[in-house]
Amino acid sequence: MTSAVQTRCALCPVQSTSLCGALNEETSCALSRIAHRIRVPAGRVIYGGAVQQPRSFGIIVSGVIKLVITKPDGRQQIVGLQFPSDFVGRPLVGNSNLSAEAATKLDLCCFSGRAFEALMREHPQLEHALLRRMVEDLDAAREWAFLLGRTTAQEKVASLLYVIAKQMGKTNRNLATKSDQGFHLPLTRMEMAECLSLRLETVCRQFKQLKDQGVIAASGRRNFDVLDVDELKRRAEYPKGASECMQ
Amino acid sequence: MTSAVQTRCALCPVQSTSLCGALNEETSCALSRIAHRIRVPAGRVIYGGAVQQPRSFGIIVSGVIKLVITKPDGRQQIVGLQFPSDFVGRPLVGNSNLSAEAATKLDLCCFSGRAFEALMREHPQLEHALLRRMVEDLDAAREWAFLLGRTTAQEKVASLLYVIAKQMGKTNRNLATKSDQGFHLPLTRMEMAECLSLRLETVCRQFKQLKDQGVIAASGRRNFDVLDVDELKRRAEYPKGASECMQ
DNA sequence: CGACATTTTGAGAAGGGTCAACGAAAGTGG
DNA sequence: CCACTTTCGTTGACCCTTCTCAAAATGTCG
Repeated sequence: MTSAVQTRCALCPVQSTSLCGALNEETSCALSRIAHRIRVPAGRVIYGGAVQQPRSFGIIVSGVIKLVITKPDGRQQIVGLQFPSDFVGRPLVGNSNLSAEAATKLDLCCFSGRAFEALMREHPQLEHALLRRMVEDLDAAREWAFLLGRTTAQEKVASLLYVIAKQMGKTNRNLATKSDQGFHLPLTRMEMAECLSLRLETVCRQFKQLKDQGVIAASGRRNFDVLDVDELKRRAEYPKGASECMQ
Repeated sequence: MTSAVQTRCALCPVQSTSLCGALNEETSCALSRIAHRIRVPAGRVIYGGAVQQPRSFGIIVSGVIKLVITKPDGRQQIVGLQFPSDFVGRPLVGNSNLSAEAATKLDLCCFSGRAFEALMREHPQLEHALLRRMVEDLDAAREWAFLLGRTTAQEKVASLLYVIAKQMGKTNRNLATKSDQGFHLPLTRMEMAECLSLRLETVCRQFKQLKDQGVIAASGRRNFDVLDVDELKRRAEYPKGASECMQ
């Protein structure tokens, strides 16, 4: 009975932290039976956009997805990033102007929409786990709104780098034990700007400032290293020298 | 069997559009048995904040709730509004720095957390309906992020008024058949500013501009009327004269 | 009616946007 | 492997929207 899980999922790096990890043997076994791994090149649209692919769902095994809202007049805003172990897809509801795009090349653990939805009906536990994820995503989306609304450019860039470092650190090695090899930025400057509702020139300037002040180091275009985690976190959370506001 | 629904919920103005409306007789009946109506004065914190009340859930029957994120340094951002028929509460997950406050006095249809969660386990359909709501809320939260990130002050104020007019129109009369009595603003200028990530002076100026240009009319501090729905909608969606950007 | 919070209006400052030019990688084809 | 093209990133100068601070006006509620 557990053979499917053992053979196909035992090696999966995100098994324990993803949706599957919250399921009992039987349900996760059933899920593993309808799962198949796919690789997706960077830039590919996963869902949304013009094309109405047949609905399907997935879990990120490796790579980063950006969630972007596009309006008819062309304005875009990235309203979230998804990292390994995150659930991908919008179950139960129709299309919106949200789309998901591969920011990097991806490994996805995929489920056909039909099979997955059938499985949800059979296994309320799956739906339960999904509900929990969606509520967590909801919190994350609102934090993102806060970031867009109430922070300075400096804080925005610091926050984004902090989030990325934390997430990439999770999959590579522990951020606390300062990785000395640095992180690969999954986003271009332009994409960072679209995340933070800034212009890419502004992202550049803030990035440079963090570099000049010794908080981060950068090598090449898309690599950075966190020299002072605490300082980065501080800048992510409190604009300027607002330390006196704390109690 | 249906008596509980008939006696207690038949008169409920939001029955059909709320969570209950998505349930079958049996489940909605069971839900109605654990429901109780409460009135909440404006300003009351529904959940979150310092106090850790026992968890409970609810459905808004009348009134408006604001969802606000508060950071340790005192910065606040309203990240969503909830209107009649919306589900209130964060099932399954622990506390975050999100809190819900009554923007106006409320009528809530309340469920104790324990009873509601027990009911969810017994009736997967309830969990299913809730999942759908949460995914919709997730979309709404991301649209809110877009609003904060990619719009001008003018567009922000217009969007907020448009949303409010649509929602209040729903409960009063149809917005399409221009209400001539106007809408009651559930928010102060300050709260509008907190919604839109603007200063209240900026909200004022944009409000005045919409008034001067004949899009809306205002009488008293907290009443407004939509004179030109289409123009308001246009301003909510496209900043300045960006009409040529459309195709 | 009067005290008070809320709203409105004004003038000046500033953070980030805009435009433009330059530099540095990364891909491409010979 | 090198010249070429193209994309991406960096830097500078200037400008505009929105913020900030201040004061006056208007509703609102006891």
